[in-house]
Amino acid sequence: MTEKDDFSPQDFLPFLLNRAAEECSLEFQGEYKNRYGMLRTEWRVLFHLGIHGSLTAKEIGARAKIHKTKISRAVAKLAERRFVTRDRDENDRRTEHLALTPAGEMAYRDLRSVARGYDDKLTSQFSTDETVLLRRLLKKLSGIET
Amino acid sequence: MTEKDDFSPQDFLPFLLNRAAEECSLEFQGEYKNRYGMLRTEWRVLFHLGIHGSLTAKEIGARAKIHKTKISRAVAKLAERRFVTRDRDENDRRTEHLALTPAGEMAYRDLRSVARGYDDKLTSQFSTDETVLLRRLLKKLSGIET
DNA sequence: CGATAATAGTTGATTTTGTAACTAACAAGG
DNA sequence: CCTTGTTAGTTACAAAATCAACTATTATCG
Repeated sequence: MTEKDDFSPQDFLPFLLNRAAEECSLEFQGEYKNRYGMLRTEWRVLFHLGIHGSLTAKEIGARAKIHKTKISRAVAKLAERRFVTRDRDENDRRTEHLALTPAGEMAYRDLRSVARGYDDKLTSQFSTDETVLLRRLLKKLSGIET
Repeated sequence: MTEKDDFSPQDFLPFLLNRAAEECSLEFQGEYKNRYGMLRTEWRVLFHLGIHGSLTAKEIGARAKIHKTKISRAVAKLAERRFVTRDRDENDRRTEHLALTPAGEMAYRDLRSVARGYDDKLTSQFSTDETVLLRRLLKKLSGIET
């Protein structure tokens, strides 16, 4: 039995997170969709490779919390479009090291600058302190210490 | 050419939001899935009806930012399982007033108490001020003024 | 060594979603 | 009333996500 009754689903954190994520992602989705015909997962993979350089599919999945089948299919498409290269590891030939091609790098840089502008637009409605705190709390919620 | 380069892509808000939302939703998803075989949208519809009493499909969509086709299908399933009733409005027979049945009310109460516990667990890693601010910022991002 | 388990990644079948076209009911202007 | 337009909600079909089973490779341990 729960005593207090001041809990509203409007305040339920997973709900608020999903709604905000959906709202913020949908608008930006047009950028990579219209410019490069990419799906969200493909953009996310590109994004992570742009940030970290070479990564394996597993590492991307861990960082971004994306399921491996989604990554597998996204990587297949990105490789087909010559945005990423796949290099088998010589010591463990199950894993592949993914990296951006020059074309992938260009797409990444292009989209990153758009992302920066969009991020600025989103955070402009908050104070600097609020923005810093928001990012910190979101990182904590996703259980990743950057 | 971009001048300043102090934008860390790993701070990109849509990315942080998606990752946190995914992390926080997956664990809770088991509750409504295992207990009631519900999909996420069905659970959200149930919750909004639990809080606000009678609502139309359109109203739920506006509050939760869920597309009308998803709501239509969720309501169909909830009605089939006798969790909600659908009453045609006499003045405008296009719209239906949805409400919980006693069974729906029970499921709602049950899940709400679990949700509250999960929410407590999530927010326990923050101070009260941080939690309040987090919810406020997330609401603002999703474009809904409480 | 050799059997068994574990891991990286892929593929196929099923489920869920998204887009667009649709029905049915109402509204407004002529 | 009667055309045209709008709104609430549904449905058909295509796109994508999910889950489970699969291949290929490496690790473990008797």
